[in-house]
Amino acid sequence: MEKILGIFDKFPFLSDSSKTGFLSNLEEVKFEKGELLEEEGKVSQYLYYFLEGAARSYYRRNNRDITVSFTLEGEFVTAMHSFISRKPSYENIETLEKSKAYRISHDTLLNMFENFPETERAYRMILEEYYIVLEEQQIFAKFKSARERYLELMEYRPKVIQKASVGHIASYLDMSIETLSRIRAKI
Amino acid sequence: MEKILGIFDKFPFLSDSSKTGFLSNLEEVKFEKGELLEEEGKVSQYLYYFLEGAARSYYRRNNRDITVSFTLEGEFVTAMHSFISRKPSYENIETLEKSKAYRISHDTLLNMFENFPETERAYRMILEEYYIVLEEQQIFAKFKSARERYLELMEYRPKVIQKASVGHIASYLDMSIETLSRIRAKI
DNA sequence: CTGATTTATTGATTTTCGTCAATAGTATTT
DNA sequence: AAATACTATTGACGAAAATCAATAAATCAG
Repeated sequence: MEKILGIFDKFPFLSDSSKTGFLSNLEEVKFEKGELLEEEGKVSQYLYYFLEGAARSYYRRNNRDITVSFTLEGEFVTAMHSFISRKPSYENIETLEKSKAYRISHDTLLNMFENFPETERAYRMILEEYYIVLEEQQIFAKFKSARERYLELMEYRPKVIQKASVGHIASYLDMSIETLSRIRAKI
Repeated sequence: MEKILGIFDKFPFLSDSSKTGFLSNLEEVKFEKGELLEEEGKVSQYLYYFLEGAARSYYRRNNRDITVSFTLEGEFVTAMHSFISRKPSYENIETLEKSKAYRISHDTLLNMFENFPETERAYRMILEEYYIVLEEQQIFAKFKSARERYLELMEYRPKVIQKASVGHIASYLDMSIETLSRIRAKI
């Protein structure tokens, strides 16, 4: 069974037939820097698995971009809210650099659930992880000062700091660009 | 099939045998006001469905209680982070009043998934709803002033305001008790 | 019912961080 | 390489809400 990609690492219970079935339904896609994978107003069609590159998810409010997450290699991403609810997304997902990913459409995923019930479990686990990340983020943000939030990001996801702009990081950490700039000045 | 309880309302795809199997694995439990259903430091064992009463989920930080959610009749609740990860919970769940609930243990739930694969889908949907609520909460919190957050709670979940104390509501809305008190003074 | 303890209100002060504004630095285009 | 347009830094100021502190009201225990 495929080894090159870590995509099944977290789903050891999947049978070979499920894996094969799953892989045959994946589509490999490449993106240049700044391309939109998912767009607000449209129902999110795909679940992505990043092989190379990076992306950010963001939405717009008061003419401003609010970054809600960054996706790096080896991670799944979609506009989960829309992907789940089948309602129009308020999120955009754009690549921060040239990227390569696998993707599977929502329809295909539902078919997979019918043909290979184990895959529903794998999806459930992706959802669980998504949930946990969101919950940790929420708690993490609640008690930390702007400075502490930045230091934690540096500690746990330094690659994000390398790949994203000050503006993206600031909105992700829920502070103004100026505040972030001042924090960086006196690390 | 049972009609009294709305527990299956959102899962119309469940077969009668799944429903019967599920119901036979539910345990009915009653609580007085202030009882702990789940406790920090312990792995969350149960998923609850509230028939009557209300509860709040909270964790402790800096000697303070931070309320993360309220559960009313007809809603599911657990310390989801722990229930998912099987790691010790940092959340507590306590009843706000005399309550009645169904509950199912994590082990039983996993067995159900084996015997009635459809139930895994129902669980997935509970998880999805949990996720969506959390995400909406996060965005909701980000752009609203203290006053607006309170007004929205009044609009969408007025029962919470009736049943919870000012302290609980304030921490849930991420503001000080004093601020909430002042907001209430001049509605 | 009464005293004690917890919960809520109101006022004064402080702090953190956002906004506005000017400047500097980096990229991108021609 | 010069011109233009983003992106980042730094300073001055102000606003929202936190903290500290003192009462007041409500709840609970005996």
